[in-house]
Amino acid sequence: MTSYKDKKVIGIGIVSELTGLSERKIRYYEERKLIFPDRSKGGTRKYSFGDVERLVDIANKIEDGMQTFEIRKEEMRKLKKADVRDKMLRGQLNAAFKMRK
Amino acid sequence: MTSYKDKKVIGIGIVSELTGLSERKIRYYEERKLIFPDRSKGGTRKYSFGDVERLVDIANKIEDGMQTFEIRKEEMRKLKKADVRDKMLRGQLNAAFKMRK
DNA sequence: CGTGTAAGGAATTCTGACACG
DNA sequence: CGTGTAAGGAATTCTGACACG
Repeated sequence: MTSYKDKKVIGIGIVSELTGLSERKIRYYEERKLIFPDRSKGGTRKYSFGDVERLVDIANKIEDGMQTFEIRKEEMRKLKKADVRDKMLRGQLNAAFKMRK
Repeated sequence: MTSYKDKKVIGIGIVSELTGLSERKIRYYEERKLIFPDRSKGGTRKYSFGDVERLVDIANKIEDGMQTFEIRKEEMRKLKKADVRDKMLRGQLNAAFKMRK
């Protein structure tokens, strides 16, 4: 369920290396609500491999001239779709479950 | 090929949290050649999720009274087996390749 | 708007050593 | 042998601000 891909364990320095993005950019995308790292007790940011992928994605869109708020909107649309998918799936499961009785 | 599991990107603090082992222990197992983290430019250790699993494994064996040099021997035996497996596999592939001609 | 940078401080990690056993 | 700890320093990261545009 929670695979390595989603464990928030990577520091910003390594994320910077992995993505090629400056730490400044990475922090800025967080400020713009595009990425949501965890924090250690001390306050240092921790990212997952999934975050690293998302960051590369974000960087590509910005390079294509998209603005952060547009990217955020797009992400929210995706989340909504995922929500809908989840709801539909749950609906189907419920239906199937009822039929079993 | 190189999946998330083998990317050395996790600091020792997080590894300590993930494994429940003290940093002292983690460093000591390295000293005893049981684990091989990468190093950042600055010299800080970086571990993979595979390393985290190995550390838990090592800790269990030590808890069972095994000594570090025994664990190391065991690991080397495994590596040798893997080597043999690799060699055999390569041998079979070679044989199959020859037959195709 | 998105990003670089210098600034000062705080959190993280490193090594070598002493301790116990 | 395996592990804890205090010590001092170095590497890493943090925030808020100024700059450019």
